[in-house]
Amino acid sequence: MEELNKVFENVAEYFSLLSEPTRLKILHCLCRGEKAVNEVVEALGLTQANTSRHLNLLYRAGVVDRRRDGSQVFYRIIDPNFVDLCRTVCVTVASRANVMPVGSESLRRLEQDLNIDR
Amino acid sequence: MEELNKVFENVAEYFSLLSEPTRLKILHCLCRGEKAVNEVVEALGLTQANTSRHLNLLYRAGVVDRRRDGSQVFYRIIDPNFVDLCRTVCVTVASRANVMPVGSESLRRLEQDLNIDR
DNA sequence: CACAAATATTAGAAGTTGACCATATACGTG
DNA sequence: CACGTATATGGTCAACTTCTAATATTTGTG
Repeated sequence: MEELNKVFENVAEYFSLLSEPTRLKILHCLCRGEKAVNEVVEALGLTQANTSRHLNLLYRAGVVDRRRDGSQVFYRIIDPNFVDLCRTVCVTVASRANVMPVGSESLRRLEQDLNIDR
Repeated sequence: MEELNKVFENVAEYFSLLSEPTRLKILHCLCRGEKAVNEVVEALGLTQANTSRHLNLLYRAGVVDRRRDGSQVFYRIIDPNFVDLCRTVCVTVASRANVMPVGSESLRRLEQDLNIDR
């Protein structure tokens, strides 16, 4: 029973990584390939401090990896389950009213980003 | 762009439902079938107020449904994606150190609860 | 209607989190 | 080493979340 509690804590911790719109935007921004921090900042209009914080959080959690090239740091998604998670939740969200309905442009593009076949 | 922002907010909102250990315990408790509030309370050792609040939250989010039978209210999972999400995250968690390693009893039982084949 | 059991709701305290601003660190160039 | 660019971090505040205790609501029974 004690063991299961720890499991739930870890699973909850993982889900909480994906429970922030800003982090989801950042991850979506990284879907097409690795990007430097400043590229993410410019693409999304976030502050540099915020972006760095979120990327660090995702890095420590093992969702993304990073490599330094000169003065820049490039991040990329390495969590093999991230795509599956997003696809599953997108289906859930899509099946509900108004937001990202099935067949909408936003859903289509998101699926494309996530390399969803068909 | 505005549309995508709303999408991320909704997806984040969905993930945040699963980012609480207590809610995960409750959902795990409901995996085997519907249960009344007091049954969940007794099974998990939670307070009645807390359990009711979490169940209401999950109900309003469409993760569980409920039916009244006399003075009791029975809840059951209806979100078809919940199992997939948990399985995916369990794989993620399982692939990391120490907690719920592949082949462990806790993972085995969790998979069984989630009707994972093989 | 009085009362008990089951569930829902409310208000307040404690803890957590994200954004912002300022600053620190790391790297490249001269 | 001085300076500019890129990135990371520390402090603070507001917003949000969870828990608990108390109370309200609903239902069943006499």
